[in-house]
Amino acid sequence: MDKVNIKGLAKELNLAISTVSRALRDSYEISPETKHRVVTLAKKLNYQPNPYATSLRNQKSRTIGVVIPEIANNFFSLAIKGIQEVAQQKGYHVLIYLTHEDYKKEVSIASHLAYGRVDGILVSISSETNDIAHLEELNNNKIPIVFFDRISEKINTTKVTTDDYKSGYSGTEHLIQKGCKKISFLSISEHLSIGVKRMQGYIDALKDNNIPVEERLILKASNDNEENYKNISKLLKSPGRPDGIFASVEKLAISTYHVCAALGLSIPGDVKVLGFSNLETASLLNPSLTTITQPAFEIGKEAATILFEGLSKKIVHPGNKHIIVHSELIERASTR
Amino acid sequence: MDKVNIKGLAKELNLAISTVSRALRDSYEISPETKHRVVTLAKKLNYQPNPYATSLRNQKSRTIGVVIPEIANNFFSLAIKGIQEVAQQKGYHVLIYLTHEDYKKEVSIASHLAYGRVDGILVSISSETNDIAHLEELNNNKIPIVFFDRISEKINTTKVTTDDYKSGYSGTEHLIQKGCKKISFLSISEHLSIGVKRMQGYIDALKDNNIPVEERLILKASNDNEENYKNISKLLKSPGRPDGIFASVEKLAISTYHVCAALGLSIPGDVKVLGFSNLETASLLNPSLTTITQPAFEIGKEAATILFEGLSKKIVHPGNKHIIVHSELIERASTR
DNA sequence: CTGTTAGCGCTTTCAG
DNA sequence: CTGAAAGCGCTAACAG
Repeated sequence: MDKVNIKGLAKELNLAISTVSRALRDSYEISPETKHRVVTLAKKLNYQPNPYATSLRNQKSRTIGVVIPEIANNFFSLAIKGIQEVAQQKGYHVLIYLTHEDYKKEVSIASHLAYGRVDGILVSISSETNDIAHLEELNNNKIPIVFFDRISEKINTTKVTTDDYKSGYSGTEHLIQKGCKKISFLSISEHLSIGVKRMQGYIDALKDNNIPVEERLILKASNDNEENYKNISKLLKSPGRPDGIFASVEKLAISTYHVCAALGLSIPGDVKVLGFSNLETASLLNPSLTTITQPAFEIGKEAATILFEGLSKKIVHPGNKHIIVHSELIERASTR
Repeated sequence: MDKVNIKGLAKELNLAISTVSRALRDSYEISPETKHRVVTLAKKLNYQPNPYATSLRNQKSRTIGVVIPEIANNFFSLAIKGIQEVAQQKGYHVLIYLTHEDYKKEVSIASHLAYGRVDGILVSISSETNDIAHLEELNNNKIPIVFFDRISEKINTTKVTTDDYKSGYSGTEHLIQKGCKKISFLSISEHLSIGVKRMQGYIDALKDNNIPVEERLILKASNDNEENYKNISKLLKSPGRPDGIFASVEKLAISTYHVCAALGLSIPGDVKVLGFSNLETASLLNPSLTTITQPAFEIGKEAATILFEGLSKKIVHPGNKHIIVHSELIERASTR
């Protein structure tokens, strides 16, 4: 079966190419009968317009790019699921790019994307990323960006995140209410607003409850899981061992869980642990682990929706609103 | 900053468009100096060829499509990571499509993909899929397909899977060696060779060890998680309760884990559980759960590599080899 | 209502 | 070594 194009249809029907084209896009200037003839044959021959010819001609590709640090991760795979759902519904295609938390890779991907391959971009920046010139270039090249989760404060576009500050605050308060006196905070990159805000919530909650903020209880996590494991381990073996741990990110909650198991510390008996996490993952962990679940799927959907709205209105810059999708603190009491 | 195209470069340099084009592709018929002039300016102006013009002209898009049932799943997200890695290295772009295990969606996606949007496809079929005419159509349209993990036996292309039969066999033997007398098998769709083969391994292992195969111990899982949970629960509450469970898929291993917890059954004390699973997930589960870890990342890489090899050799049908990436049985003895 | 034509940006004959 | 011109498949302005 050879690929059929608009020219083939035209010849078969003894019509001009343009007539066929118009009939297919249901133009008002084509007679009903011609339309019908065209559509019928098109269907019969299973005609599909060549996507690249269309993209070239229209200067738009009905394709978006999604740039994320990693994918083997519940948060991002759920977010993609959300994005994909909206995209499919709107007839858009989704290109995936992974930065592996590598700033250089992020720059290279961004620059490839800057020249017409995609109509818009959804990005969650890498933890290494500080300078965001490469993303600003996209903005200048008039390709709309929406940030989600891992946002940068420095750029003027729409952002979709969870209520990071608030959940940092309420998570800490939760631990305080449970009787914790020495609460440790496992933080991530200070470039990431997600990290900064959650930590600010933690600090403010401590202050508001007249608990001193101790430097030694704030652990800066690295990209290296092994190292994190060691540091958490050291912390939990130290004399003034914390009685509560707030993991600002799922990966760190999991490490904490493993360290506790290895050290024979019971959760929540010896240490209360609270972590940002995904519900599915959390259900696999020690059920006594309280989690702040991030609505990854909703964040993905929301970000995609905003991007598509902008695209359909041909608005170049989707604006600089900051949409907040609420997370939920879930305490699983049962020890089943 | 306006987008610069080849025409702009040509004008700026007082050269013909074709000369610039050739210089950029490093053609032997262009003088070194001209080449240098062109390349320098191109770099300076950050010139990138329009991807759609190139695709249209060359009738290839340097893009592949990945069609999978779901993404919020360790196996598939790891596979994508592998695919993405190879693609990035070969300069290919990756479009993602999710079928949500829905046959109709799979058909619709396949037919969209049949007309030049992608140079090749990697697919893991949905559990509903039985008739594969839609995939054969792709094959007829000369777009190469490589199946991975969820393959169909009916179609004549390259397939990449784990050693399903062997691991079904050795997993069952493992349970037998641990002293299990009544081993239950939690199966999935019989359309999926992954399900059929694993089960065949289970059956043969029982037979070879003179253990009768009991119908009631073979549970056919559905797409509905709740239902699976209930059925596993019923099985474990039944009089002739199995002393070993072999979950043919991660999802079912997780459900089993939860059911055991709910019923107060200890693993591996009361029931020995063995499941196909991903290492990361397994490490979150009860550490006494023995797993057969599927090399998702490697499968993704392997499948992509084969596809790209075919593409670079302009071979339409990548062949019909069946590549097997070996899984590993991992028993975590420690109860840390 | 339908046809002719130009052109999206690029590659590639074919001619010098 | 370089240039002119055709054409990938499609849309849209312009003409009838």
